[in-house]
Amino acid sequence: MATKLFYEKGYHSTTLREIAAGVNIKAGSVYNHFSSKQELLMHIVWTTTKDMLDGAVERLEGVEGSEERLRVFLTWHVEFHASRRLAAQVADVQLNALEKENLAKVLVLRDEHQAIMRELIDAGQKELNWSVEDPAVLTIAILTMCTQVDTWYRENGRLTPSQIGEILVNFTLNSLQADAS
Amino acid sequence: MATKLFYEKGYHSTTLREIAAGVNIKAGSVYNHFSSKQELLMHIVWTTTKDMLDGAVERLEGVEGSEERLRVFLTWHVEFHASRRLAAQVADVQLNALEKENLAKVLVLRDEHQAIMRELIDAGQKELNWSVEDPAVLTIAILTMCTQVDTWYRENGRLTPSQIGEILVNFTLNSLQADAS
Amino acid sequence: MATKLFYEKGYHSTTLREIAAGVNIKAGSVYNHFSSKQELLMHIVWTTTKDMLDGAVERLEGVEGSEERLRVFLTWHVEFHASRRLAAQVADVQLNALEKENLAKVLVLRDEHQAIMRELIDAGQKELNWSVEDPAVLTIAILTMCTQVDTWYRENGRLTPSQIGEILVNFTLNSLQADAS
Amino acid sequence: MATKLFYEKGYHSTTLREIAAGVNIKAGSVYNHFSSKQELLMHIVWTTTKDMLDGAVERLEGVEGSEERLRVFLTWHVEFHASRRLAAQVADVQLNALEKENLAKVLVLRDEHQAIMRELIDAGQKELNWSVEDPAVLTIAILTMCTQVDTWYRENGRLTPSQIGEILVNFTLNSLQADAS
DNA sequence: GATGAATGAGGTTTCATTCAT
DNA sequence: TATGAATGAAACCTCATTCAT
Repeated sequence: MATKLFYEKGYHSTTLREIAAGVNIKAGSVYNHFSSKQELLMHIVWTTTKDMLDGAVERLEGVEGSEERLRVFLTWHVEFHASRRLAAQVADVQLNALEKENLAKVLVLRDEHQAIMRELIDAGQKELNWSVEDPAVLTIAILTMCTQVDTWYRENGRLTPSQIGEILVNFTLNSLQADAS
Repeated sequence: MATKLFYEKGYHSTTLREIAAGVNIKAGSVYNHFSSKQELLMHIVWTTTKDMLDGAVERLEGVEGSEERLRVFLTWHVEFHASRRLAAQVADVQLNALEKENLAKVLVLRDEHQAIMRELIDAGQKELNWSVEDPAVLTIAILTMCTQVDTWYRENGRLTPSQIGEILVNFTLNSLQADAS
Repeated sequence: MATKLFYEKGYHSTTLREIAAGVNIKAGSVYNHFSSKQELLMHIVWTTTKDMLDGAVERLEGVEGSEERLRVFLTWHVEFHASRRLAAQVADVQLNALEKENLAKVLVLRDEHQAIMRELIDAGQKELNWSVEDPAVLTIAILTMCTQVDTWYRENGRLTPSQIGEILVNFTLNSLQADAS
Repeated sequence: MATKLFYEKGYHSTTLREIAAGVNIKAGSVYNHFSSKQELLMHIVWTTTKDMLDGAVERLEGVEGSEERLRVFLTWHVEFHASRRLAAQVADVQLNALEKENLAKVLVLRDEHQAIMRELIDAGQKELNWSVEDPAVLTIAILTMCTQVDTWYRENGRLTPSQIGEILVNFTLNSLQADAS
């Protein structure tokens, strides 16, 4: 509920009263469960980011081959951001509403995640001679492209998360595997 | 100044006193220039979005050939979001702080802009047999990838806006021109 | 525990949760022992004030002679405020946190106590020709001087309560017995 | 007005709304003049304590002779606490409502003041052979006796501040000058 | 006797906005 | 144009108290 409200109105525009009303209690009662509005946000951002990271790591386990590994990684990324788009977007956009210390903790997770993507790119370049003009830029570009799915995906839309994932992965691999000759 | 503050802290967390202090006047005096904080935001979002759209249209004028047209369009898009990243990000992220009517007006511009991108994709597919698995998805995916540059570009970074533009355009065209056989 | 907290932070700044935590229960459980925070304060103030008064009366029983009676009375007063300084100060300073009716009850005790002191002064003046410029003023002045010991006495200080008592009693009697000629 | 309320109800029981109502403005408007309730308290405590100290120093200037110097010092002390009893009591009793840093600053002034009193006692003992059983104890005892006048003095009472001052000074000197033989 | 969760009242503070000067 | 003071609405949060378990 807080997730939905933070998504719809942003952290600062969402009031404790609204959050409380959403679960049929009064504002003060929220404090029996969370010690502050900030902690509530942190809880959402943290668990979401952690799930995203853990899910990626888990899915990569035992997978061999640069192409398959990137495919698995990005597919998960897209599906995650589509199927949990509310929380995912909160974890993305409301980052700047986190207090400094909380932000720092979350950024550690995000850096870790991005590092994995970078390794996948580097590995493909080395192993399969992928066409990678600038690994740093492409790492973040591809990642944000997939992340942004949480921005425009709609539950009752034409495509499923998994279909969207496939489209984006194919688009990406098409480019990476392009003949650089 | 307001742009910088909205970028750093978000609309709702930025106070008129801060904005005023940034230009060495007092809060009340802001009202000699803008009739409300909301109007200030709208001014930023509107002019930024309009510049982005107008710039794209202008640069496409007289340009022929699907590849070159897409190249021109995306290059502008990236360069714009890099070199004006503060305003661009405000125009993007603070959209949800706009009041309904203001939001509607801005969305018209954004839709118009996105429609151009869609036409470029469709044209290339028809004219050059681009590999476009799903034009709707790729339209928005490529666009957001380029837009998100305003998220990670840094003025004193390794690459110039124009270099980044080239990398992303090449990445995109590599994929679109991939042999679908 | 409540006494210590009221002493350290004052009645209004002490929360029931803190009081409860001090005796390893939760806030709600306090109500199994006291019916309200106010009653808790009243209990402390009342018993402390009563002990002070009763102690004085008790020690005066059977004592003869104005000088000895004043000596006994003040000695007790100082020792009481030194050795029970926390409670004594709460009973003094937190008076204004008592609800009207409770306050009234306590003031009865305090008036009674002060009346005894006044009688001792008057008796000495009549009997021993003490130098008493203004009995009302000296009554309260001497009393507050001794009461304030609860303000600065420290358990591990240089002097014992009884030593301090003697110093103050001597100081007082020195003045009262001064030659007024 | 704040002084009166802090005096009557204590810092924590006085609300901003009450303070504001006392000067016919709304609660929020108070913040145009003070940045917090705490600052308001600090202002009162600080200026009051400073006035007390400065007044003492000023009145001692050029005065010769231990007896006269003590007389001048204590007279000022009593008159100050009688005539400004509200503020004086706030500066005394509400000390524990000050935040740590503010408290520390005020204690510096108070220590300075007490040091002067101590010097006066020591000087009289040395110069005039005053009967001082324990200078440390008597310093604080006499001082608190005079300070506590702010507790019981009433504007429309029987005696003026100056009359009370004389009574207490005489009482004190009577004792100090008592024949120790 | 103890507890966790709920509540309602209220507190301090923030802030966009107004307006007389 | 600029300002300082005022305001009203609302925000987050605290807390004594209640009560079902």
